[in-house]
Amino acid sequence: MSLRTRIAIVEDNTAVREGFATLLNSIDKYMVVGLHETAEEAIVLMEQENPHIVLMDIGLPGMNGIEAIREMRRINARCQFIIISVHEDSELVFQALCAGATGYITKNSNYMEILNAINEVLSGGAPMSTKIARMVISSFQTSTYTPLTKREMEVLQELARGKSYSMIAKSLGITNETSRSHIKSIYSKLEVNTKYEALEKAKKDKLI
Amino acid sequence: MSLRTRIAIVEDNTAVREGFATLLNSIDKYMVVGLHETAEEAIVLMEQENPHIVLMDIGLPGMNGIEAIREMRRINARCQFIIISVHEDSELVFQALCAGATGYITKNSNYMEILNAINEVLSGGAPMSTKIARMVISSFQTSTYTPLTKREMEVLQELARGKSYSMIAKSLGITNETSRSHIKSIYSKLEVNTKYEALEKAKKDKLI
DNA sequence: GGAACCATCCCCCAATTTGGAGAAGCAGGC
DNA sequence: GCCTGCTTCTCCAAATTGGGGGATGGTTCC
Repeated sequence: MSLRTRIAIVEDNTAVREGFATLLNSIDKYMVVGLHETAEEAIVLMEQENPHIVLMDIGLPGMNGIEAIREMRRINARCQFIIISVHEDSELVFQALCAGATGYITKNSNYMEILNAINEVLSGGAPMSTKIARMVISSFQTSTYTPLTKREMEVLQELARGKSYSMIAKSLGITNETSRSHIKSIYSKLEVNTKYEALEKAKKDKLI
Repeated sequence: MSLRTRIAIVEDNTAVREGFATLLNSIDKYMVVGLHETAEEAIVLMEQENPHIVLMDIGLPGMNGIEAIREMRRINARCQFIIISVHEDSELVFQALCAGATGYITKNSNYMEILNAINEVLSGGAPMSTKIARMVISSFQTSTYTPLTKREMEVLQELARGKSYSMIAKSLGITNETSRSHIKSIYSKLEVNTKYEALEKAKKDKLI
């Protein structure tokens, strides 16, 4: 049946790997097309196995799962990755999502949880705990506190997009000199001396 | 009991508003401190009511819920916002999360779902459907395809952080001329002529 | 072996940007 | 009224930028 969902598993723990494989193979619509102990092995066979979904352990010997996802996404952009993590809510899971994973399950997930995660990914969802979801949205929510004025914040935002002072002046409807003046005021308040430093500080303080 | 969680509700539909209030007031650890039909009203009373959590409708008459969250976060940065949305998975919910909401429920959620959402927010989670979660992570995942070489991508990433060509040269361990050479090549491939245009194009194409 | 990239470096030039220092007009707060 | 802070503007010297070239090794592919 070519309609089966092709699944590859990358997991160094044999019990977990075989357990997942047995479960998935017992279900008609799934087909395990690859079982790998290392990321390196999975990468070379990626093209040949052509999985729709890869269950990827993060803590692998050699190349870790995060770097592996980056590599494998380059080989097949349509493939989707589900993290297999030991810890429920780790920073690593968050990093894996940034690298291109679309969800995750834990090693001791029960059958239903595993199958649910796969089904949700297939139907366009991204299964994750609410704690992970919070980490994700926190990462792009900005702070409410700022030492800068409203105008300076506007200038800073334009600066962050890579605009020069004259482009900022044009978009804000002020003269070049004024936009430069705001920039200098920003530097002073953020205690920096260059554009790069200002942007680094602003990102660190979640102003942008 | 000052230990009760103070909750404000902003919702123009009377039935929904009163229904939520009745439910929450029936529970000992919650206390409804504000019931508002409009965002404007909620904003002026924000400081006085001092809620821990605000249940915020998105589709309000006058100021919408998204703008309201932005305003109210400025008044009380510690307050947390839960969206009340009609549609399960809309673009608006995503925008609200960007504006600072930490989760959402639907108008026809049952009691358990509402209480679960509040509890999860209080315990550091961000309740949302897996579809919304997918929208969120998709927004910061980058494309796997790029017309640029590996080195050019590195240069582009540094450029995006606001570095000058000499700073890029230093961090990549090459001469200024080489980094400028890469930049020129990037411009040529992206068909642009300035740093700003290159960054716009790169963002649009999800290269960065 | 040759073609086609890639990454690295070098030169020249003019226009623009940048950072630093200083200052004027205008509002709001006490 | 005075002071502070915000927005606005001016001059200068140094650095960056974008646009022309061109050169060297190193691949990878045919």
